[in-house]
Amino acid sequence: MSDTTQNTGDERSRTSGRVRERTRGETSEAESESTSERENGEDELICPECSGRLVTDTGRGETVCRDCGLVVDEGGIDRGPEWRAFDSAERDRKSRVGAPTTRMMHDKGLSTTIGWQDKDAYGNALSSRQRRRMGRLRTWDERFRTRNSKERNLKQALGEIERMASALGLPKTVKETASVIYRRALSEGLLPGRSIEGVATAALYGAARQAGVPRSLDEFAHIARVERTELTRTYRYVVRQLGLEIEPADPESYVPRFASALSLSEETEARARKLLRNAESQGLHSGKSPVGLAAASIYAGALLTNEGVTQSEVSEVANVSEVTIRNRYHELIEAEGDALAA
DNA sequence: CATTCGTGAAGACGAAT
DNA sequence: ATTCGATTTCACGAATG
Repeated sequence: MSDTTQNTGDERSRTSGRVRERTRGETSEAESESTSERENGEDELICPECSGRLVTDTGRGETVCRDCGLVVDEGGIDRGPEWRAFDSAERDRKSRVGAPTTRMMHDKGLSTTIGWQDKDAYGNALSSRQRRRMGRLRTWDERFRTRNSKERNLKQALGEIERMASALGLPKTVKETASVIYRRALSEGLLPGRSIEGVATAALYGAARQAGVPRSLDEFAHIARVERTELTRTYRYVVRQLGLEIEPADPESYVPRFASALSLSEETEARARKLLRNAESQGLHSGKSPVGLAAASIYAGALLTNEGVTQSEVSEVANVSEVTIRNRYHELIEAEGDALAA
């Protein structure tokens, strides 16, 4: 999959204050458990605190220790557009579709380009037959690129996806998945009767969840140009029609973000994860909001390590009510007690 | 005094009819 | 499209430290 965002030199270097150290000698344990990792092995770093493996989470732009949860480097992402004026930007957007990637071209350089000169790759003039042939190709190329309503539709949607992904700090892979989903929705004729923005938002929301870097509906509702209700309605519809298999969001994937936001210790974070795993093993997760569960685990974890965090603080960063935190938190503690008894 | 806890009414959502 | 069940939220007052 050719990726155009690389064209621009891919932002600027991200190696500000980062600990960069390859671990080549000790492949033994890295190999054994890295099956769950993403495609290529990428750079593996070592945690300065506990010597555990660091995982670079491009979703949140953090480099986090897998074992102790230490956030080594954060904020290394998203030099994307800051112009996310979504209120009155109807007209604006049109002219800035290609935004941060290659704004020179309306299609971000994704399509083929046929040169206007009647020369071949070596600069030699073309024969007349070739010239006529090229002329026909150009005509069709032009038609395909600009006269095709679906293509225009897609252009707008991809611009929208790009914009939101930047605002939410979502990685390229998610953007790509989102555009694949959108294309499928388009080709299956799901668009009529629905707004482009709505479907684009739904596609991105689904892609983020599929990739395991979920953003809550609240976060989407803030930056999206569609109402929350339309987003959920469209999302459900798209998921159903395309038969997408998306698992419920894993509460654990919210934990590092919340812990960082509250500047809690790695230990607290580790405890929170543990509580969640245990609760899950007892089937406590079913039907509950993952965000609420994550928030409660953070609160409970902080309590166990005597770090001062109030329910209202947690509820603030997690956008979950205190009541929900209370309820989940009791359940978590109870589940933990049962686990110890057994 | 701030925080936590428990409660009932009310809204929102998904599933089923 | 409506109804039903479960969950979450809001608002309040009480208890706790």
